[in-house]
Amino acid sequence: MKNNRFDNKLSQTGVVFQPLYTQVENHVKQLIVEQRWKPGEMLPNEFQLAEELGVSQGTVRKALNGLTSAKILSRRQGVGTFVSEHTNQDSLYRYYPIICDGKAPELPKAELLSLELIKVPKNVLAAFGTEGNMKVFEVLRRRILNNEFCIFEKIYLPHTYFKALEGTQELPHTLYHFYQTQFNLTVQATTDRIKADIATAEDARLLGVKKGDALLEVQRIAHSLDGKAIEFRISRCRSDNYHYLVEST
Amino acid sequence: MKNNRFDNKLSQTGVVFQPLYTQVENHVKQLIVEQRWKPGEMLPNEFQLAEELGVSQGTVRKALNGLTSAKILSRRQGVGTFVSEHTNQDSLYRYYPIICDGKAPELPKAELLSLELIKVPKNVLAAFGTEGNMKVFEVLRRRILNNEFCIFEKIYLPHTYFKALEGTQELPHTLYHFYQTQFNLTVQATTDRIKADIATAEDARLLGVKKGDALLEVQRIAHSLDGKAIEFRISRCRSDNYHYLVEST
DNA sequence: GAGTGGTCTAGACCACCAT
DNA sequence: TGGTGGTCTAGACCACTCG
Repeated sequence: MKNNRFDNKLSQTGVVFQPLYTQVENHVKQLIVEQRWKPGEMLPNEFQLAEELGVSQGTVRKALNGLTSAKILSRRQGVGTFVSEHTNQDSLYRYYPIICDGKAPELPKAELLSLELIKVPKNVLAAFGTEGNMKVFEVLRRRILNNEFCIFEKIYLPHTYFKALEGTQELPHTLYHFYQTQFNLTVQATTDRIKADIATAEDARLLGVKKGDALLEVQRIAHSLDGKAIEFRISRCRSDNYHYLVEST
Repeated sequence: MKNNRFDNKLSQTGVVFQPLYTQVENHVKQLIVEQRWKPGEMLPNEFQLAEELGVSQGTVRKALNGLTSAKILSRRQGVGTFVSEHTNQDSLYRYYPIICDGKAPELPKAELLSLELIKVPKNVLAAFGTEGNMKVFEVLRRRILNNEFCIFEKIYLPHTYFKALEGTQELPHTLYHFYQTQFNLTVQATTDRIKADIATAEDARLLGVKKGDALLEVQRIAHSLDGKAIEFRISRCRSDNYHYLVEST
């Protein structure tokens, strides 16, 4: 008995060959997107999933381990397999690369400056890679580390995915967990483009630096579990006592 | 028959438990460090390795796949398992994050400005995390993309690991491949600390920018296969048409 | 066709956690 | 003590590459 359950669907679409465990990975990922299990919830064990999907336990194991490497699931021996949440220590720091020089990583607090629904600016539209006249929420925030303002960020969220934001007056400090719990949008990949720039008068006013100082500008596009670009963000970061950390292995 | 070959060694050192495949991974990695197989060379197949190490083929497979994820090996179906080289397309770009805005990634050329053996500067010593009076080679280079100078870099290499550099007048453009083939030092991990800074008179002269322009400064520590810090490098990068790209998944 | 890695399965046993 | 994931093994078969 080979590729018994998933092959039919896929062969209809003209896909030449996908290993069973890849099909199981995609299937489980899709079930998570559809919220069969919410973040933090436990999946059935390997044998139950294997039976449900008509494959062997070893194949399920390989698929679940793949999703674990991708940080979509987390597994604990003796306990079970869980949908990852953007709350535990690991996840929280996964997308926070700005660090105070010589200190341990720390999560910044955020001060909300404004939140409004606007017609998408041209540079933001380009980031989302779409055309036309979408509406986006523009969120302006200042981030605080060490009791000083270190980052000024402009965040753009497509109205389509974030309708319920309308009228909101306050936001939590950690937005990615907020997206996940309130909008069923789990940030799964980011692309950061980092440049250096000179502080403008606005930067100087908001961050307490001098006009003409050097700042880091980080442009980030964040993608959700199902691959949609759900957030574009421009961060202007003080660089006097802070740096952006990249560890490659 | 369980953990038959490696457990003895390890239990003597007081290590409580390591899976067989982890032991095999470390063993194979060590053999690569010792140059039993050089970069680009093919390993014996799974069954031969399994027999040599006294474990099953499945365990060898899991170990080799682990080293493949770590990019220490590369496997090609129908061909064999090879020690990774810093020459193929993937490897070359693995540690080159500076990209011209709106263009496809491209490898820069390098112009050697100077190479001398010096007493280690204080800031460099700190990067290597050692104490005392080590000697290091200081290499100054300008990197070229799009027919313009875009990066000025200072590279520091401990004399201990790079003795044969003495008297050298020329260096290849791609240093990591050079380290690998000439010194048996494979770069396996890097830590980049990115800051913004203002161009000095020296920067302006070397990069053709104006004094006071914003530059990216990247401080990198590179580690070899066996974990030694083998290179410290400070890159000052034009940011007008270039950016540092980080993709996180 | 011969040889390699890749997939899939099945089963025994171990390590860890909760109760 | 029962249930979970983790390890290890063995074997059949598939997909790919190359001479």
